[in-house]
Amino acid sequence: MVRYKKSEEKRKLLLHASFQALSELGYDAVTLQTIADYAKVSKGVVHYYFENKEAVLVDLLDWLTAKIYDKEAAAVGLQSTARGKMEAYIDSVFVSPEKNRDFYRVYLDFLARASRIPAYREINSRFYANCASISREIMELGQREGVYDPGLSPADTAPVIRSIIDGCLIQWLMSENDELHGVYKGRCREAIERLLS
Amino acid sequence: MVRYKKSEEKRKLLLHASFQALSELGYDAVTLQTIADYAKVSKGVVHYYFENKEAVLVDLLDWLTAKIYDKEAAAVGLQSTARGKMEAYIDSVFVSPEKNRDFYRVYLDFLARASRIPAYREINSRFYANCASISREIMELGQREGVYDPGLSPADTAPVIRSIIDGCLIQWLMSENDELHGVYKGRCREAIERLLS
Amino acid sequence: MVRYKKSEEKRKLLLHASFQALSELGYDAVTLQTIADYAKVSKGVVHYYFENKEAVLVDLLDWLTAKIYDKEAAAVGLQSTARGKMEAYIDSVFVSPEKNRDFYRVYLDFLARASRIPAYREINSRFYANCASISREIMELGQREGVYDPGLSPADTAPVIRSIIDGCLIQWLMSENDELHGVYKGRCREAIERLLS
Amino acid sequence: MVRYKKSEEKRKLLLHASFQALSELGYDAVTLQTIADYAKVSKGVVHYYFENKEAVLVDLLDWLTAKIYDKEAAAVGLQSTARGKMEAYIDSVFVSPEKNRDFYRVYLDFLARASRIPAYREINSRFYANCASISREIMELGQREGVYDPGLSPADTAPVIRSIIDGCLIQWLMSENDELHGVYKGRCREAIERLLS
DNA sequence: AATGAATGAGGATTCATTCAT
DNA sequence: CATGAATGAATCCTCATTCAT
Repeated sequence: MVRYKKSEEKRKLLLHASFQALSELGYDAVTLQTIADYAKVSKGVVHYYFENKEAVLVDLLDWLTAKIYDKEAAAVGLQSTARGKMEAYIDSVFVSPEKNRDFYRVYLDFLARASRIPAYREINSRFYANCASISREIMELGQREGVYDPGLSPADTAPVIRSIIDGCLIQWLMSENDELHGVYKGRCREAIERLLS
Repeated sequence: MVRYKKSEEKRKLLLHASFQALSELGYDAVTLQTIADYAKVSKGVVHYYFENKEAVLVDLLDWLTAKIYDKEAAAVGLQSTARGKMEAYIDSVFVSPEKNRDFYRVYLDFLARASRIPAYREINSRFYANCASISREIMELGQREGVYDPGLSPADTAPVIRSIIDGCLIQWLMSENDELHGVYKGRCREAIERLLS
Repeated sequence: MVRYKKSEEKRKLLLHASFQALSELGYDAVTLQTIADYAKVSKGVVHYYFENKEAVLVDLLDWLTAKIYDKEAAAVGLQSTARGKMEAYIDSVFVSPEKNRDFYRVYLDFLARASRIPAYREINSRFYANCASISREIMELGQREGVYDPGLSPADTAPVIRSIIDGCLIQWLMSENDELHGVYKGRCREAIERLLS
Repeated sequence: MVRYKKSEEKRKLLLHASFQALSELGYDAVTLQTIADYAKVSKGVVHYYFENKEAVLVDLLDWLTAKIYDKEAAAVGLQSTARGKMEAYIDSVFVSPEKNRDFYRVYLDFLARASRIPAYREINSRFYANCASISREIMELGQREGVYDPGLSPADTAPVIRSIIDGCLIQWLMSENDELHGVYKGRCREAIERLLS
């Protein structure tokens, strides 16, 4: 039991180090040595905990998207109205320039490979589905509340909400301008609001 | 050292081969040998026409985004009403599953690296600016025509339109489902229509 | 990135292999593969112990000139009179046709590049300074003993002694004639003797 | 006839360009393209006038050493006394920091390879023999004049004179200090004078 | 458990040489 | 005569992976 826990802890440590390495150096530049360095362990350890490099990355993407989803779901859960939930959702997505940059840099790296690496694609599909379920529930609530257009199909509209979010954050990321973070957040919120009303 | 005015034709040929290679195999898997193979020339030729691998890729992104923008601008130019132009814009973006897959796979590969490779970022910024100018002009026309909400700021809204397009097409690409192409196109058009009206 | 304290022994082994390879094949023909082959290790090992090819060569020159100087200094130290020391110095320089050929072939290769590669030049300067200090001390002793011309400036004359040695050994090397080794040694000794007396 | 002359002229042009390229960039860095660039001709031309790269370099060494020898012999020929001739010889060797640097850089590059490339070695042997004949004749004259030690064997001593010259100039070259040029010249002259007297 | 030494496949790049025009 | 496009061998270097300790 203790051993398993210790193991799990170290895996988390390695995943965290991988995330840091990836966000700082980029997917292409990260080697197993880099990850070992960031984790302050020897190169052998990485292979001890993971089958190979791809396994590290697959686990990282899994862990990362799950963490993001959990945060979003938790934030939304704290609110009771549709608009409050949507506000909380967007707030939890647009956390801060630093965190968004770190995550989206890494996420884009995975996304770019997802069309060729099934494992990535599958994890991302789960992430998309999770994100869509958040939006869908908010929409359904909003329709019951009468604040959102009842003619919209939640199942069809929910994915678009994530598209807008991702599209805006990618565009912001490319701007390399922290001050535009708030601007893009506002544009995103506005667009979603107009879409749903 | 580019010493002579190398045949533009051959450069185009090599860029086209690079595009094919990238869209089929992905950025990571493409070597100069691959590109040479796709172009049916020897490895040395690529180095004869381009300083190095990065130069090939930079030129490819440049060529690619310029081509896409030109097509979009041309399509929009054929219409006279705002709604007609927007329709044409979206039609020219959502051309076909095959072409969108080819382009977005490659484009995502560049986008993922753009936050670390200034040359990519710069080219993409130009592309974003060009796309935004298309949307902005359509919006301004639509506002004059009275079909779009006059309270919207074209400068602020135009980038969001591209965000929605990119967000939707990335999401569609991840679905690996050609039949959803039309669905995403419809969702995208709808979202943009609701945003502007 | 030298990451760990790599075994000094293995480094020495690789340097020795490099020296053998260089003296047999010449600077131009030596590749990292060659060095690995001579050391009977895989190609990667060389890169594991040295940053890059230049680092191997720089270290080799350093190691080589230091070794030569140590031998010369040790030989001179065993004698007590100026003439005895000078004799020992020349003997330790003109060891044998084989060893002189091996060393001077390699040394000339470095010398030829030293005017363009600062690292080589610096190491050679140190070597020159060390050699000059040997001659200078012998001269000063000889002047005190009254066997060398007291009117000569040791600081000015010491470098010339090494010039004569190097000049003679290079000329001998070009003769490709082992039997002339003794002849050149005699000429060199004679010239130095006449210079100092 | 005219064609031959034109041919010879172009060869000289190419050799001169090669010398410039070698002295500026070093043997290792000079490619046929470099030579073509320095000669302001196309790469193909070099192959038109020379069998291959080595042929260019062999011819260059030949041309270069012959030119140097001719200059030295001519300078010596203008003087009538042994000491005057020796002075003229040394003056013509130690021309100027710039010219000595240019020549010795290139010459050392060839010397370093001469122990492995027979063609270079052979040319250098001829050069050595020529230089030795100059010294020998001066010595013989000096012995007849009674200014040089009659006990010395000109055949044995002449090579040492070149050794001292080369040794001093190589050492000076390594110093990278133009102001030491005169110092080394003085040391060299002094050493030769003491050797012969 | 952990280390880090060793391997070797793979890729970017350089350049002498060939050859069609 | 001259050009420069094309070739492909050769080399340095990186890095995932293996394995003895």
